[in-house]
Amino acid sequence: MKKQVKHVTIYDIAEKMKISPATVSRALKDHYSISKETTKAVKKTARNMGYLPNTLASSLRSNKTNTIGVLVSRVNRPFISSLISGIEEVANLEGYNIFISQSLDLEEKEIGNVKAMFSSRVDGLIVSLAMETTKFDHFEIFTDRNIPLVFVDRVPDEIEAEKIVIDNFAAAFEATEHLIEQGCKRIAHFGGAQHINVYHDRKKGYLAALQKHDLPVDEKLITYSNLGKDEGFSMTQQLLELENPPDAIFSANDTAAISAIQFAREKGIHVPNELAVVGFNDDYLASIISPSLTTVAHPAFEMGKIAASHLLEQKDKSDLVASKTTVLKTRFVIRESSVRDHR
Amino acid sequence: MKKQVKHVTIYDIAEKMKISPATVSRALKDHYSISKETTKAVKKTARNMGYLPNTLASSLRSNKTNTIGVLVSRVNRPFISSLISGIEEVANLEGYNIFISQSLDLEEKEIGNVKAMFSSRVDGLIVSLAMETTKFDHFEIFTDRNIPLVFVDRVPDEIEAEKIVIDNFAAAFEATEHLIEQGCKRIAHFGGAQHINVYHDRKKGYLAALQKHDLPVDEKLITYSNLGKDEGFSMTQQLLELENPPDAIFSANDTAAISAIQFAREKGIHVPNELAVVGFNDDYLASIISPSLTTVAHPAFEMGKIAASHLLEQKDKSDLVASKTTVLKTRFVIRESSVRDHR
DNA sequence: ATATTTTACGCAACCGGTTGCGTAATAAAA
DNA sequence: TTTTATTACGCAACCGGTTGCGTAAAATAT
Repeated sequence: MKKQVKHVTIYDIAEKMKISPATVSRALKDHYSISKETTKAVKKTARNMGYLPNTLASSLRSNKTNTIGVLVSRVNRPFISSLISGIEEVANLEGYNIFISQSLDLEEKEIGNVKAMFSSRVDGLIVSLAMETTKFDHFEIFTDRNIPLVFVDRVPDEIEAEKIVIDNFAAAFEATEHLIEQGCKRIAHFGGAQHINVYHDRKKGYLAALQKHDLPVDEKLITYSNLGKDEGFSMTQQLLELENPPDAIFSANDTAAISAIQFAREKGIHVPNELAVVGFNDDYLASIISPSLTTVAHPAFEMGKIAASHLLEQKDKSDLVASKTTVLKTRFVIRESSVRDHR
Repeated sequence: MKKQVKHVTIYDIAEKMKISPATVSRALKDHYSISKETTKAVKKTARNMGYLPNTLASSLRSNKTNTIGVLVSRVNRPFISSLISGIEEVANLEGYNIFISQSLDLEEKEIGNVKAMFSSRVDGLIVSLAMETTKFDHFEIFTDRNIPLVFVDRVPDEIEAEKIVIDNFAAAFEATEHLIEQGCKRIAHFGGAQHINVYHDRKKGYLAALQKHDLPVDEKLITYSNLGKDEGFSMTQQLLELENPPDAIFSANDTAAISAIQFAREKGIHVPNELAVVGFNDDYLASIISPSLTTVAHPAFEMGKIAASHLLEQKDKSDLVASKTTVLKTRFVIRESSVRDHR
């Protein structure tokens, strides 16, 4: 039978040393009013007894958990996992842990998760909105109490809070213009849910580029979906079956763009000469696939780092309502999928 | 100036309703000893007042956090993020949240994280070991107290605890044998850190297959690294510069295998005819790259689900020391990178 | 009508740290 | 030597729920 070890508390230490728990608590925190000898002795005893602090008790009293909540759609997406990695790096450096939940792009789950985060008394929350989300009052729990709240990438216009985004309009404009410069005349667009800022802006950028170059907008060339792998296939198929099919696709993400390339490859349609493709995100895949994918490099990792550091800064100037929007630079990466042979 | 909302507690509810906090607490939990009318009234008042429970207080008293700790090397790796996704799915279904930290493959960080997890009083811990880890006594915090502990994938032999793994030996054996059947005579191996069970077993399987088919083992064809993208390139280069280069590579992960394919492509070396390649994991990339990568499909998501559900099961039969090892099936996926033309 | 059981709730201790305030002991100043 | 300042620590309340135990009131049994 295994020995059952009990939790060691500061009371146990205090009893053994014949001092008060208050002194133990202060000594462990290097409080100035405790002599160096006592402090040293306490720490030594604590170590010997295998003491480990109970974060719950500490957090309950001090109302501080040293935890940052992170609320994303799903963790196993390249963009999200890089984002999280960036958050974790900064958080950890500052002595914070992160608490993750997934909304699975469902508004209801997002609402529940926000409440759970609050109940766990996270010191701040970083959110990338669920696809489904159209209302935002569930975030008032945080804003009403001035608990730091930072939105990243998929951000709401409706809330006054700190936001970290990229210039989706400009990036989409550049991407589309690039296709036009390659000689493409009928450029399709794979769009995401239009109530989400990122997808809305990308479509706007796409439209603006067409307009600038006097290309007609054909609504039949614009499709909407949640841009998954399967959707990429079916949208491509649907477009190529049109009596007047597109000669290029600007996809609002890489996943769907890559499906398009794969579909074309299977059908023997040449990319980029018959169908040029540009994606968005620069997932690791983009450089691997053949032909490699022209795309917009999205600084996911950096975005995470900035979100975390801005969030931690907010805690200092707590009375000020932070509602700054930080726009990060994207990088347009031209690869094989969009550069046509000049025949 | 924004209104500063205070936290509503059960005391606030009790005061407003002129009842005791104990009754409020019980009513909110549907305790049998509280009348239905009171329960209903309390819940209604709680809702109106915007009450949200303080998990810290509850957890402190009840010694239960409804949180599962997850300790991995890094979240932004395909295998890991799928694993986490699986864990999250089961955990969430059972009303648990997950608390994630990264060891970044450093033993020291892993030790710190284990302590932090304990201090946070997670109800259980799921661990995939850091590359660096060679000692394991930091896990005694959990085992000594019979707190559920489950290791996944990279597991220690030295600890008696529940483990979820795949049969790395068999999978590697099958992969290597497949290469032999394709007519490969000089098969190289990209190995990981050999004190980690998964990499050790994969190498063993590789060696066993060679031996079965009376192929000589050439130590020069076996390289060790942490199997990153860059390492994949340099190892491939190094191997191909040998006076007697290999005609195949069995890599212990996909990342390095894909680098090998890319390197070969750049150098004009035909895959698979001049160099056959087999990877391990079946990352999403594997099916995308051209030539597509033959690999071992690793059930990461399912592994996460099983780890979480086994962990939650442990909590019931708490006196029993669970030390079962569950071996999941892998699936050998044959694609283009290993199937030679029969010339 | 009296005794017994059931129902519905309150009291107060508890979980394990944290912290404002008070004070004895020692040191420095007058 | 007396007064004041400093040092080092203890007391006890507190954070916000949870829970064992006790009990008045209502319901049921005798």
